[in-house]
Amino acid sequence: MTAVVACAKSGKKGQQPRLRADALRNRERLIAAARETMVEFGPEVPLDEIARRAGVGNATLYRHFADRPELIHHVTLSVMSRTADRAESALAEESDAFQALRRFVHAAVEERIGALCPLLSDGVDRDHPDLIAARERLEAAVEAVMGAARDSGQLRTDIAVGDLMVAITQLTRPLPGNSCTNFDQFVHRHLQLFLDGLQAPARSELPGAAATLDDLRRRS
Amino acid sequence: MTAVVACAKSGKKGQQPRLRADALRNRERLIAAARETMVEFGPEVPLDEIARRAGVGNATLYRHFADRPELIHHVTLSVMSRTADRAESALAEESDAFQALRRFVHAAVEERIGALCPLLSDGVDRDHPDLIAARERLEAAVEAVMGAARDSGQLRTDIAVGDLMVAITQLTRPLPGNSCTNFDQFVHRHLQLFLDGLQAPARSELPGAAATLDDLRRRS
Amino acid sequence: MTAVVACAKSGKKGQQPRLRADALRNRERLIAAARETMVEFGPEVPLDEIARRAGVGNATLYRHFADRPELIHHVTLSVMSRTADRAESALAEESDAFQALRRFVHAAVEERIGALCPLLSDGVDRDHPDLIAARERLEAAVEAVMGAARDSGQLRTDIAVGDLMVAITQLTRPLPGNSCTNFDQFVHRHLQLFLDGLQAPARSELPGAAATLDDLRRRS
Amino acid sequence: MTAVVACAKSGKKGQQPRLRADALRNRERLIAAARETMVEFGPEVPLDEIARRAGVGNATLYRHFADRPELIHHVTLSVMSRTADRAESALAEESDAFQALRRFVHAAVEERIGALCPLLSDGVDRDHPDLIAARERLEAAVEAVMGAARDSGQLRTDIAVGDLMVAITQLTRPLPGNSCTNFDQFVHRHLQLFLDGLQAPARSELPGAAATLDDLRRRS
DNA sequence: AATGAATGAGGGTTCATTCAT
DNA sequence: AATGAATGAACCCTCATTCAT
Repeated sequence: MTAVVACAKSGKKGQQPRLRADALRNRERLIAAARETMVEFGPEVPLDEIARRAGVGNATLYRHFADRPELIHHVTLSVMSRTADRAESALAEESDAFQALRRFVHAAVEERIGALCPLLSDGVDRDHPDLIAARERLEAAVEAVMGAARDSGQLRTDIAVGDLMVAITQLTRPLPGNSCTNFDQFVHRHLQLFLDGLQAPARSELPGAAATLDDLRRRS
Repeated sequence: MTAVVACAKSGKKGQQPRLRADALRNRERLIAAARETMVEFGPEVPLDEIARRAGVGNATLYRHFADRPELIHHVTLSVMSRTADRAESALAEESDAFQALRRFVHAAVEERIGALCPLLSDGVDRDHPDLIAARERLEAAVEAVMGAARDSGQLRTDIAVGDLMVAITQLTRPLPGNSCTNFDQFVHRHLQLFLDGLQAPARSELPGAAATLDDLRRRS
Repeated sequence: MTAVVACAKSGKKGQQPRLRADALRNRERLIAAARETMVEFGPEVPLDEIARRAGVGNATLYRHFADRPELIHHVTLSVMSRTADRAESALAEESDAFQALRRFVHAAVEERIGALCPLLSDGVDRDHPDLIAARERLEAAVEAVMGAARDSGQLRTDIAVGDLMVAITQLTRPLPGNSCTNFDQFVHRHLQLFLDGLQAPARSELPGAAATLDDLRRRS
Repeated sequence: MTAVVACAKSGKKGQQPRLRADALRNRERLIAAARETMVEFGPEVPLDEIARRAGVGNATLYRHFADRPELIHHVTLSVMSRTADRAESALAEESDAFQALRRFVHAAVEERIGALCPLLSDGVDRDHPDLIAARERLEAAVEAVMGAARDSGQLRTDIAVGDLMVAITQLTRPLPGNSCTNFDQFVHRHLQLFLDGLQAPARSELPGAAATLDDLRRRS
């Protein structure tokens, strides 16, 4: 009763060392499971638990990602990409420029961008080409949102993308442990307060200098 | 036989088991080392490393604190107490009420209040009498600062102590790993932006409800 | 160690998680090594030593048995099962009923039934279904031997299975430490003396009440 | 190095350092506490617990006994001495010789002679002069009881003191763990059965050879 | 390619023993 | 002499990673 299933894929031409369909599915499941479990249990969650959530054996995880940093690398790419999507759609779909910024900031919570912070700071290779590309795309998307708000005169002019991203990353970071049931309620309050601080006119003079995402790579 | 039991010391209030001088010194070294290493490496830092930093053997740590939660408990008390000190001196020494608030918020960074966040959420006993007392003292001190600013018409009226404390805790949380050399530079920018958002008049309506520190115990 | 999928295997009764051949071999080696080392060094023998004896890494032991109680549980099952075997073959192969009892008692030494005593009394779950089943099988097998001897008029009538099992367990318990080279020589003498005390007619009146194995679970 | 038994009476002249009265009291408290806690929790009980029970600091224990084996040595002497007392009074106070043996055997339970077994087998120096003396006294006392029973024709002739002592030691050994609430009830049943096996005429031929206490030292 | 199993290194904790008061 | 405190070694157990099926 062992019907031949996947082998019948003749006709597929792979100009690259293409992943088999099931392997690709596993890979994406693993990244999704890693994002969720790291948000839920912290970045130190056992890799076996991630594999279990993804419904694959632990060795399969290692076939796809050599070690934890590499897995984190790909989770980071995933989160950055989805966050850039949010920025783009916020800009496209909101008529008011500052309202687009508000929408983006609150939407970033759902993408668990707060999980990025633990992820970025470990032993990750911050100069990896894919990461640079993802960072540039994210920066461009967020800069577009901020630029529109700035151009409309509603956003103070002494801040840059890095300032915004670090702040919302910090404000949305999950608490260690897992007890944060109603925590999101606070998060949105704090984001709102922070957004109020971003509005023009500036109510105080900021210390330090405006930061881009690229600055974060080197500085923090 | 000159056996005079130590607790029979007269005059002094001896409700404590009377630590020997060197033991007390070790105890305080351990708490300080724990605060610093947890800020630097996260709350999962090996206890052996904390003991090493404190310059004592690992078992000495266990003599003073039965396990990690108990150590965290005492670090939390220490941070809360020192932070309350900061609030009190800010209020006492600044003539302008909102300026006192600004000073307190920026000073809290030095007390590593960001370390409180990981500490509060773990398996700590949030109802411990000492913790309740520390919380009440901290809340009173911060409320005094905020109340003065509110009374002077400079602080928006829709926020409470819990909102402030959680936000600055999150904004000042250290990055995992240890690479955060220039990170403080950003922290003070973000706190400044957040403070600008706190100023009256309120620029937007906040979601959720104002929170006290006691709410945090139950909610988050 | 609960496989979810493997049960779908057809034909064979697959209530077990389907261990791989080498894993099953390791598991049995571990139980054997545990029985021997616990007999030799007592029930507190380091688990690392057991793993070493079994020729596997320490973590392999933990893969199979979550902790010491679980390992002890399985050692107990093993000893009980093998002891029941002894009772059954003694009854089947000896023509004289009391001689069957003698043979069983002396044979139990070789099965290290003395190891059962330390094992039964610790933090083991005495109500585990497997243990109940093993206890019932052992009780039935020993009761068959005793019943035959009783029916033949050679065994005193005021004792039950629990009395016999506890006594031989105690008499055959290994000495702590490891010096018991010639100890078995004494053991067989004492068992013989005890068996003489079991013969009918009873030479004295016994205190207390006859005990089944189930009584031991609750009483001792 | 050891102070001889505490009964350093006047005849012995002070070749020993002459313990102060309170030190002597501590020493005896420690031995008593050790006997009790080892019976209750097994011979591996933490020395700190013994010191706590004795109401002294842990270092005081070490002042009196260099290490665990030395403490065990003295506990053993104590138990042997008290057991010899029991043999002597049984012989003196019972008119029937075999009844004196029964009384001694059941009385030995109260002296926790079963705790001797773990104690004897560890790293104890079995050739220590004090231990030899205690052994000889115990052997003489028990041999007197057995001899009387033998002479009266009620005790089988193929057993010696070692056989009896080992058997009752084993039969009365406490179970590891501490759950043995009603265990004594069984102990007396088994001792009674064993005593029945000791009665003349012998009902079977014993394997091995009769053992003295001195044999145990070398053989087991 | 996928997986269950194996493993060594490392952290948490206890405890026998030594040290300083 | 007595004691509270300190300590390192050893044990239990987990987990990232590798191996064999």
